[in-house]
Amino acid sequence: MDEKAFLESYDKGAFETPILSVDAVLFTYHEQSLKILLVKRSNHPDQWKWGLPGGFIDLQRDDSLEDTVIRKLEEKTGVVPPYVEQLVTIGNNIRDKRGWSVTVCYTALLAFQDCEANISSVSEVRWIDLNTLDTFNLAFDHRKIIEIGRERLKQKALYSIVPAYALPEKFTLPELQHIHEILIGKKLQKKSFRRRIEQADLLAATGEKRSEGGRPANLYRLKENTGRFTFIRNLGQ
Amino acid sequence: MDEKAFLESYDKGAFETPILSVDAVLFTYHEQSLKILLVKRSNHPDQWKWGLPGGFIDLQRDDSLEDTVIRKLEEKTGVVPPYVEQLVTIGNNIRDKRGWSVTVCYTALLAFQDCEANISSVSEVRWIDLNTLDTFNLAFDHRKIIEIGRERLKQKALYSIVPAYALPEKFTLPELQHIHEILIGKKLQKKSFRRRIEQADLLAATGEKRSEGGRPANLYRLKENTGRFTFIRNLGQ
DNA sequence: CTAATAGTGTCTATTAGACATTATGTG
DNA sequence: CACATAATGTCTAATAGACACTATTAG
Repeated sequence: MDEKAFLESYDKGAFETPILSVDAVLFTYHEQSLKILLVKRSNHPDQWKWGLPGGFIDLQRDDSLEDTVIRKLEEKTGVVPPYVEQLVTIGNNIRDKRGWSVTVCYTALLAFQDCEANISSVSEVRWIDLNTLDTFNLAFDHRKIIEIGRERLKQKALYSIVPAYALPEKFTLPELQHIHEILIGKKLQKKSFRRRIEQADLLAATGEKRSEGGRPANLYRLKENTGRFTFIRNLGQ
Repeated sequence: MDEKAFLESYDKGAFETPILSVDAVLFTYHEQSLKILLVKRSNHPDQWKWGLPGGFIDLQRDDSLEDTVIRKLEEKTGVVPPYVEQLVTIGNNIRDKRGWSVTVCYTALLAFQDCEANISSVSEVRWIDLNTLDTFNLAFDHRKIIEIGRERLKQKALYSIVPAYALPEKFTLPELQHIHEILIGKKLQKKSFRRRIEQADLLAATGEKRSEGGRPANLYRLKENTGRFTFIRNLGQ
């Protein structure tokens, strides 16, 4: 049989295959703390529990897994997050009561302000402070996935300024340092933090300032490709 | 409807879902160069092309994705590699002629000697020198996946000694440095390379030596958890 | 002025790079 | 012994840590 005949006779339904979904851990920074987006599940299984935004691939509409995760996040937030990265894929026969199940998980970052209106209008979609996550009943293995996402973002904070994508377009260095400190779990040296960012030329000053009760801080914007830059030495260790 | 009724009536076949497979980029080091394991495909699509070892999840036998990848690698090599790590998941509607397809990819490392007998007895499974990979006609997007795996292993070489898992149980520091040099693509300072390994206490001397025409080199063995250790500063940059 | 926060100067500590030197095996 | 490769000593360079100091706003 040649390939053409093979493809014509191929029946995708003939083999038993796991349930396959795509989920995202969407982080933001607001009021001095890290938050993630959770959705109250309206369907079985784990109905009424909180879970990660995500769902099934739409074979007609999605050309790739990235299309799926972006479509799902846009459905919940109204916008496309500026940073999306694949996190991990978890697949086993115990995570979902329906049977063998695989989830391709992404981390994403978004400024709180960029979707504030959309989120607050819908009761089943909420930003949850990571400090209060213990009190929530989470669906499936989503608590574990959130933990993996947080650990990944912590690593990024050590050798990049990727966490800046959780801030609005214009932000101050004290803000950026603070989100890094939350992720890393310890105070950082202001001088060290700034020195490496300046030397790597990752930010552009907007010329504007913002006042918080003391000397006003300069506002910066990310330069192109900042998300791909990595320092060769970690901070805070 | 309660969850029990939902689960009883749930029909996994009711939704169209992508083809889902698991693949591995298995690296080794032999005769001064990096090699990966490739398998000649005996079935459509891309019949007779070389591809990564892998295949479908067996819902009855495999409890998790890791079970699948280990089962597939053991089928081809006769052994379970000492290092297996998830690499990336690629899913889109163009990579496989059969339609929407997702592959969960792993990198793995194995000593050449640990499966020499098994491999050489089977003509459709071969170690391919990465320098000669250009001359092979590879199935699907496997060339791209190999490139991602190699890039990941290069990064590991910069801040860990994970590449040591591609060497036999007992190995010399010049050997280990050389595999790092191949991965990173440049010569490293012997002193720098050794200093950090010694300070992190990652290796145990066996007390044995191996001669290569000059002063014999000490043989070492990996200590526990060496695969998880990361230096806070990269080498070779 | 004071309080508060932003931002800089500068010294020290750590660790990688460079490269010379010494060590230990073989024939 | 000469040769080859392994292993170490030591100085320099780069960069993070510590922390004091200066700057700029509000009131």
